[in-house]
Amino acid sequence: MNMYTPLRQQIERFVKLSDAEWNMLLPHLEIRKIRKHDRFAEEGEKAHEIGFVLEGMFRHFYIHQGEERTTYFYFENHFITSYISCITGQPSQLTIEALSDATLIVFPYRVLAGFFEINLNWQKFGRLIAEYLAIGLEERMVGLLTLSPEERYLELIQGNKKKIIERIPQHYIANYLGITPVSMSRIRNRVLKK
Amino acid sequence: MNMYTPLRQQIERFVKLSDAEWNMLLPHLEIRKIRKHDRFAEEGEKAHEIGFVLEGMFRHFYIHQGEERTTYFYFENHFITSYISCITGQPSQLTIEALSDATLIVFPYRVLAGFFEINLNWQKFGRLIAEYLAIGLEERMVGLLTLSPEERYLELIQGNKKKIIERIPQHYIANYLGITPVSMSRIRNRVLKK
DNA sequence: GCTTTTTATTATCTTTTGTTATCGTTTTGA
DNA sequence: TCAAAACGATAACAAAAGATAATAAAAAGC
Repeated sequence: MNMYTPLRQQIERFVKLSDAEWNMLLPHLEIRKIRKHDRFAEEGEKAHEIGFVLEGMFRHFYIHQGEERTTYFYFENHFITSYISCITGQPSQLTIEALSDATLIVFPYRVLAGFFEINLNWQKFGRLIAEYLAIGLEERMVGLLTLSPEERYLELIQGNKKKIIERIPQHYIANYLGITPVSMSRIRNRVLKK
Repeated sequence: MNMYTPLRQQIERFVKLSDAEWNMLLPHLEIRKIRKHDRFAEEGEKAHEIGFVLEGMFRHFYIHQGEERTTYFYFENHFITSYISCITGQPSQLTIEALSDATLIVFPYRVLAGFFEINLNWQKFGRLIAEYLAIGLEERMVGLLTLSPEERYLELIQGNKKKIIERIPQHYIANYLGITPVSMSRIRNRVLKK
């Protein structure tokens, strides 16, 4: 049991790794401390690193007409990266910012990409991660298309996303639900009275 | 050049296949004709097939409070399947319906899944397909979260999704944009006057 | 500990959207 | 070919959301 154990455990929720396979990655890992408000990825810059959150939390946001629109949150034991920038090589559209002081395990995407090409098991990990992402995005999209803002709020407070409600400032959550902070406050008020 | 060539070409936009690799798949392919309004996948049933559209078009929809909500369209040279049902093994949440008479190449998902486990190149194909999906879903989600319905409509008619506007009934497009058909009609009217 | 900044609520006003219904037009299928 | 169904535009009204501003409470930073 060391600093890196949570990362291995998380990877092994997707594929079992032999010690040899794990040792391929180990030398490339780095522990990085990040202060609140610091950024892990920046809009306009190519992302080339993957982070794994040991402590702390993050949000990611897009900039639309000069305004930040927060669309996702990350907590302990999750990966953070501008995934699309990594896989396409294009500049990132999104910025990832620490919402608290945080500790990450960091490694370069190109190391992982290298493993993909030579090892079936790592390639499979790449597939399963992408599938995991796609499933999450699909669910999210369907919610946005088929539920009203109030229904989305109710789903959030009743569902398995408790961490978000408990730990994230409300105006960011409003963004996440696709509404304004004022509107969210009204919805809370409405829901309370029922 | 035969019936199956478009499928091979499409796969090879993701990974180059040796003839040997292509021949792994070939014996499992089937040509299937589908009539307008027929279904390729059905809500509540486990999906186990992947289709590739040779001719025709499809929509997929979810059922929310008894109403169909169309969220995506498929045209020639695209894959259709309840992807999430295939990879999770859970019953499909969505239904795929032909919007015109159509011709498909069909093969079982389990065949592909078998290839994943024994061939690095096919495994890579699986990863790249999932990544492709994730990128599309992410773009879509960001549009829903950051653009107004009118902006989404403008993006649709100006962007590279011309096929949708040209070939799909308007009330389905309204669903796709996350608004009601009536609201979409108003937006069209507003946009026209500018 | 105290000031500044951030955050959430509330009120007002305007705009947009949803709902329902009506009415031509087009498409479909028997 | 002809009746039925599907489709799109529009109107009227209600409900909800956006924009803005004022205020209060909480958190952050020095």
